[in-house]
Amino acid sequence: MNPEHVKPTEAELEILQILWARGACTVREVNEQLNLKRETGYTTTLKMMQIMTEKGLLTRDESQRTHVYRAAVQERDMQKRLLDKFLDSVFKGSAASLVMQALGNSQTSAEELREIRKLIDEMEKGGAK
Amino acid sequence: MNPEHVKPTEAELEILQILWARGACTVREVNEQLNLKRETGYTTTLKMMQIMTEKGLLTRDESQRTHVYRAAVQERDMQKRLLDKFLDSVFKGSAASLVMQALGNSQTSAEELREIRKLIDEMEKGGAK
DNA sequence: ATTTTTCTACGAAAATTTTCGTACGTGTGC
DNA sequence: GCACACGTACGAAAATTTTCGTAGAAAAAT
Repeated sequence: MNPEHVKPTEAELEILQILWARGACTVREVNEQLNLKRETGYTTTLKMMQIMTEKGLLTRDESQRTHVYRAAVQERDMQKRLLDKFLDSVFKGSAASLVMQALGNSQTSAEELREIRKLIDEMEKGGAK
Repeated sequence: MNPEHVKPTEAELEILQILWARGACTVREVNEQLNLKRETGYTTTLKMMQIMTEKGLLTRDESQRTHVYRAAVQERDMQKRLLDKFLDSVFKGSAASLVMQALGNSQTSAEELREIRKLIDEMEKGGAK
């Protein structure tokens, strides 16, 4: 299945996060990471990862008895896809409004603020209308 | 039920959006709005709104035969709550990274960019560390 | 070599979310 | 009055997501 338009469920997203952070993993590694947050049976994790592989969200190397899994989608791409959806469904598509709230809520470091400002400078120069 | 920590499902969020945009509504009005996007049976919408009322997401005025519903949570509050969750699960809590992507993807007007810059100015003055 | 552990496969139960059929009461027009 | 449109209530089917038990093969330990 083409993963480009598959929306991961919440449980699937947690697994993707682990794989993005750690690279290739076995089911056992992923399961252990999941268990840091909450109790999850081994076969539950296994089944999830098998389903995700069918959906095209993961790939796996079966050359060894213990299969090794990888995310089949880039973190950035998935973030963009989910952000678009979130923006639509929660902020009616208004990025500015989302950005204002995100900045307002969180304590963002001065360093990060500078970077964001730089991006805005470039966008204004580049020519938003 | 206390609505403060209830996470709406996707279908519930769509209904909240309609009520936030239009204020008090009957089931029929909401159903008509939903049908602009996709076919939805009347009793389906009714049931959803009844469930949401039980959860505390909506309130209703039953003084007339045709009940009138309102959102029981403020749009802002819900946005904040969902944004926090989204930030955590998709951007590992990094607001800056979310903001950069949100700005990068969308075409935001010069007007909006100015507002965001103003907010950043205030935050820097206010003293982010 | 036998037991124990570790792994995958798979079906199905459990939990959650969404949809809808049916019943039944009330108002409206004829 | 009677028929018909329109409303709520409610249970349960359908669809989706998550969890897990069991079986059986392969590796490791004893």
